[in-house]
Order: sequence, then C-alpha cells, then structure tokens
Amino acid sequence: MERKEAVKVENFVGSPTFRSTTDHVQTSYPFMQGFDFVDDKSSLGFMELLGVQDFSPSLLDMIQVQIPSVQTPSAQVATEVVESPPEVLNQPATPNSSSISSASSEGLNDEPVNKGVDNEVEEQGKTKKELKPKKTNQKRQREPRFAFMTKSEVDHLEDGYRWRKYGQKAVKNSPFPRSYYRCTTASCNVKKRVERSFSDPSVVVTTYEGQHTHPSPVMPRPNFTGSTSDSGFSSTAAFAMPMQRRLSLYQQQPPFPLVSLSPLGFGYNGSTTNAPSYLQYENRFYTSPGSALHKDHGLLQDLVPSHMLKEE
DNA sequence: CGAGTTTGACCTGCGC
DNA sequence: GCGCAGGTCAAACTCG
Repeated sequence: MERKEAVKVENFVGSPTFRSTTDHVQTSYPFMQGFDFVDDKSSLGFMELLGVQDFSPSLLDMIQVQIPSVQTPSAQVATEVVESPPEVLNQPATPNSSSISSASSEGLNDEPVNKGVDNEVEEQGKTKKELKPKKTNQKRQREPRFAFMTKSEVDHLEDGYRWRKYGQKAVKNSPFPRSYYRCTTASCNVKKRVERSFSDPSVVVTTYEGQHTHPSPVMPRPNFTGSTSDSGFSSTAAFAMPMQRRLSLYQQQPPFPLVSLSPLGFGYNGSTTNAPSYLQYENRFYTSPGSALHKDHGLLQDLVPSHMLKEE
C-alpha cells in the first residue's frame, strides 16, 4: 500500500484559484457547475453550500444533472432524489478540493437510502458462503449514486469520512482497477468506488452510493484562508453533498456530457490517515463536447446513458 | 494489537 | 445454461 503524501490545500475558498503547498498541484475554477438545485426553493444549492453565491445565470444554464441510466434508463428521467431531513444530511462528502461531478441518482425510486440497522445486521451477520439471503423475486436495490470526476493524482480522495477498502477489481476496457470502499462507521452503509478514467488517467471517478447516517467523523478543520463558517464551511455540512435534496432532472438532452462541478470538498485535509488532498481541475475538459467522457468506460459508462455517449 | 489493505475466491446479474 | 463482468467477502498481511 502506498503512502500518499498529504498535501495541504489552502487559499481556495472565495478565490478562483488555489494551490497546494506542492508546486505540481493547482486547481482553478474558471467557472462552476453544480447539481441542479435551482428549483429547490427550500434548500441551499450546491453553490450556496460552497459559499459561492455569486455566479451568473449563464453558468446555471450549464449545470447538468445526469440522468440515471443503469437500471432503468428511460424511466429514470424526471425522478427525484428523496429529500431527507436535515439531520441526515451527511451526504457523501465531495472529494477534497474541486472536482467535476456527474450526478447519478440511480435507483431513485427504490427504497429510501436508509436500509436500517436490521438490514445491515442481516447482511453482516451472515457470511456469503453460508447463505446469501438474496431475495429472489427482488432485484437488489441500489442506493442512489453520485459520481464525481476529479482530476487528481491520488485515487482515494479525502472527503471527511473514513473509508475502508474492501475490494479491488480490474475493470474491463480499463487498465486501471476499481477500488471499493465502505464507510468505516458502524451502521453506516455508504460505499464508494474509485477508479481512474480510462481515457484520462489523471481523472479519478469516485462514485458514492448511499447516505451517511452519521456526521463526519473528522471534523473539518479547513485549512484554507478566507473560509468562515458563514460561508458555509463549518462542520460537516460544508462537506455534505446534497444528495437527498430534490433534484430536478432534465428531460431534454444536455448539450454536452452531463458533467458538473462537485459540491467541492474544497481540499479537505483532515486528520484522517492518508490525507492526500489535492486536485487538479481543468474545466474545459469536462464541459466540452467530445471530451474524454465520451470514451470513458467502466463507471462512467455505468453512469452515463449509453445513448448519450453515442449521440454526441 | 487494532485498523486498514491486498488479493484470490466466490456470488450475482445479465446478455447471448 | 453458460460465460463474462461487476461486486463482495474474508483470510492473510502490513503498518503504526
């Protein structure tokens, strides 16, 4: 296991650019995109979460929310993410620093994310070999997923939560393996998968599945200048991804690949072990038609409706 | 010694 | 039914 060097990220909130203490890391936000919470009247949008409120409407136009595709590609259009009580708002935090995200709320019509302790006990209590309590009639229900494309040199991005790797698999059509992580907190069933983009190895695709049922075990101690609590960066909320907020998904075809800036973990560099925290982000890469996203495989393929990939 | 990682085996879903 | 690929388990291992 490689030990990744921790990198401090600072001076990026409220600033279009920031750089880490390492000279090879620099992240900038020429503009921002986010999940489409525009018509969410009751809750903060991504940008507000980020403390970024002053972005032009034209940017909003570019905001894209990926239509879930994996399970029921057509039926997923215009589904909504279940809105959860504020106290449960411990969404998969964004990877540290800026990232490009494509949101996938797969299985949105499935059960609310909380499977509950019962389910979990059931799952953990039995070894797979003994018996797999699989409901035969029922497809395995999947948690809503959110994917983040992050330009980063490190695979596992800090997001304020503690993760335990439980598997790694080679991915077809990709030279890079996919890693599987699970939240280490007991009773929390959130998983995430991390893989590198096939077409651009510098891009890490992180897919969160499920919702955290607990506050971030690592109290964000943001190490960036200009960030204050009133800018939305206090405690876990600053790192929460509003996954369960209402998403109004577009029905029309997006003009370009569904990519949006993540809510930004903003380079969280907390005290967890292995705290590599930096990213590099090139906006145009993700927002232009014909970007590498089209050629992506693996997770991206999983997240982006295939017809979209072909149509561009 | 506990927590986390590695890795091969196993299970499941899906397409053919 | 078969094979493939994705996902998960768990023993062994590493590290602090």
